[in-house]
Amino acid sequence: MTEDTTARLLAFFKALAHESRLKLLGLVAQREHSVQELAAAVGVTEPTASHHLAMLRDLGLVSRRADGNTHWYAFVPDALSALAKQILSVEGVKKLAGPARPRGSAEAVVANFTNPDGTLKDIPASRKKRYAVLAWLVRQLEEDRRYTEPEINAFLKRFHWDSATLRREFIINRMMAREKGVYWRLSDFDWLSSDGSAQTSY
Amino acid sequence: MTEDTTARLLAFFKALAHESRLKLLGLVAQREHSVQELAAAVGVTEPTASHHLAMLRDLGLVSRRADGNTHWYAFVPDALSALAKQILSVEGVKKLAGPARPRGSAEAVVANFTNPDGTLKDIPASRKKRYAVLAWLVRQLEEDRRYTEPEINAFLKRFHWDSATLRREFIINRMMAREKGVYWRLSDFDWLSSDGSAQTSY
DNA sequence: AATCTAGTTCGATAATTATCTAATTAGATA
DNA sequence: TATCTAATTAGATAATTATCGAACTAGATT
Repeated sequence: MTEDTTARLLAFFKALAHESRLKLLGLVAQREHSVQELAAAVGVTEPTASHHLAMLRDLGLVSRRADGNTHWYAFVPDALSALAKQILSVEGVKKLAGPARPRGSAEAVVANFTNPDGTLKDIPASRKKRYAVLAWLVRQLEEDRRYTEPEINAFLKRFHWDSATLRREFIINRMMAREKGVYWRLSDFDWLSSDGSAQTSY
Repeated sequence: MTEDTTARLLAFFKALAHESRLKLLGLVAQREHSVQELAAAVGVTEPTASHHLAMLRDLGLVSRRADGNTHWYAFVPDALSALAKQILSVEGVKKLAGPARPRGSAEAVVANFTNPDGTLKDIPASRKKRYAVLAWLVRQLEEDRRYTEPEINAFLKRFHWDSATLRREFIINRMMAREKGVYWRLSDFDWLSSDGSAQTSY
């Protein structure tokens, strides 16, 4: 339900983000119209109007009724008003950020150990929590790139003064590899399995 | 104000018709965020996030506050709620069809003489009203195309049984020209001046 | 049955929009 | 002053979306 909300809302906004479709909606809100009428009024060909109307219909914004081989389209207010109600509430808007973080997941741990500006409050003492924070950190490095040790340090200092510890932890946890002073990030597959909660990055 | 409404609404829907921007809005609705945070959270580069944020800011959906050279973005509910209120009312949606018809204009005349299905109730007796209806009709013909007399008749029969009268009126009013049984539409410029109300076609 | 009409679906092209890297600006810090 | 950092702007390319003509479907008309 939570994730579906954003996707559905996005579909609505995409449907409405086009001048022709807004006009079509306005026209059918006044009275029923045939495809020919609508195409002429909006200034597009019939196939194009048909295409837009199909889109609006998929979302339940308009209805269609056939009489002979003329199709009459009409406005259905319900879907739009549901949308209006969601964006009217701040709580509704907050949901747009994405799926709410499941309790106890790696992301919740990271949230607890980071300041609003994205820096680390502490390096977690518990192995599991430290692992989650390290995973979050290492994901901010590029995958197929080689880093010098000063580069890694500079990167880590943006999060915490003790870059040496963090750098060492990366190696211990097989999140990064080192050879002749050059570091690179290892693929998630190499280490994700050892932690319980698989998670997608975004 | 009337025409501006649709354009503004369209701009809002376009702004919201993108997954990254919806997420950005959701994030800033939770608390202030810097561009770096937002870019990381949404999974785009900083310039891209900046670009999206500028778009949202142009529409008054978010605000920006500088602290040092960090920019903090926050959600501004007003614009969204105004939008929600408009699409919540059917009257608000009707306006999307385009500029409201000014009273006494040619379009109001046409509305009075047409049935819901687009056919003509009558051919207006008064010269001015007849003129308005004819103009509406002739605009539904293609501009740079030649029609045979049967084609014109077929077209007119979709609106009224008396195609012969309508066809003759087109010629009288210099809306169409005829030569050797071939008809074609004349440019608006050739005849619009004789009527009072200039109007854009759409 | 053959034809006509309104609408839809398909496939290719055109137009728009998003995205990145590179360059630039402005504030903070050494 | 020189350098660093966060953000923005510019310019080029990639991805998405709109649009049309052509082909097709189904209902109505001859």
